[in-house]
Amino acid sequence: MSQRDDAIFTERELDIMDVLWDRGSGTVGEVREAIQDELAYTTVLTILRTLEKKGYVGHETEGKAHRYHPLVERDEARESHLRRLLRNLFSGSPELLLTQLVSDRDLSEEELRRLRELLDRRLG
Amino acid sequence: MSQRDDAIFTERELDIMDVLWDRGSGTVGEVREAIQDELAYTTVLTILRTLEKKGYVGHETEGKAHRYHPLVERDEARESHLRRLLRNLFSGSPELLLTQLVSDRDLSEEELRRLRELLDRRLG
DNA sequence: GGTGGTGTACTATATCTATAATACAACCGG
DNA sequence: CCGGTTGTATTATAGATATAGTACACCACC
Repeated sequence: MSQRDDAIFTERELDIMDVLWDRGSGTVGEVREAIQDELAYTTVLTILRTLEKKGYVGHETEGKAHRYHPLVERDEARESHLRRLLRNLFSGSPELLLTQLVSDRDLSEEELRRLRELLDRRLG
Repeated sequence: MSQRDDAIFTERELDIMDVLWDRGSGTVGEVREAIQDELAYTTVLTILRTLEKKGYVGHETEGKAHRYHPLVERDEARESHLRRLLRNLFSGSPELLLTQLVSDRDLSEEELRRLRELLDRRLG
């Protein structure tokens, strides 16, 4: 029941994973306090437990509480989500995606320059 | 019931929108034939109807059939999904996203060059 | 030694997604 | 004129998602 091949999350799950990634770990109470929206304690617990069932987080007992920690890296999630977007909407073409990323949008020339520099560095 | 503010689709919905975007419009039967997976006629119909309820497609009667057509552009969907990804996983930072896009991935130097050129053109 | 706080486990509900069976209308070809 | 084809409408089911109530355990403190 702990099999996982691709780190894809729902928005709510991401809210919670973000907390764990930022802090390294967290109890239900800690996570609950850290996220923006006001959720019931049991709601956060439930989501953490489904995340655990899916193999994305683990926990160890700490006193009477459970301390949850991520089992996947944030980068792994970024990669999974990006790959899925690429495949689903951009025919797998990074160019199409980059085009969309810089199209009209409120990217300053400054920002565009930084993006180009990033590629320059990548190209050595 | 036809209000829509953001063009976000599920994977199945995207399969169908892709057909409509590619061909301009389609009847249930046409869409069904065009998509990869074998789905029951009624399955395609149901999805088209929920897409219509959400305001993403419209239809007019053609003979006894309904001809569906997109009410949102493919670019609009790309933009919505990309924006959501950016916000949800990349702290809204295009640089982080570009970094992930070119990181390790099997991008050839050729591809990287094309990406840089794209930015060059964008920068005028 | 009972009460409140903190915690987990279990259970429940509403909604959405994915898929499809069933039922029925209408046209067209022989 | 009748049966197959093509189509829509209606209804159903299973699973996922989002949210939370209820029940119960335990410790700490007055």
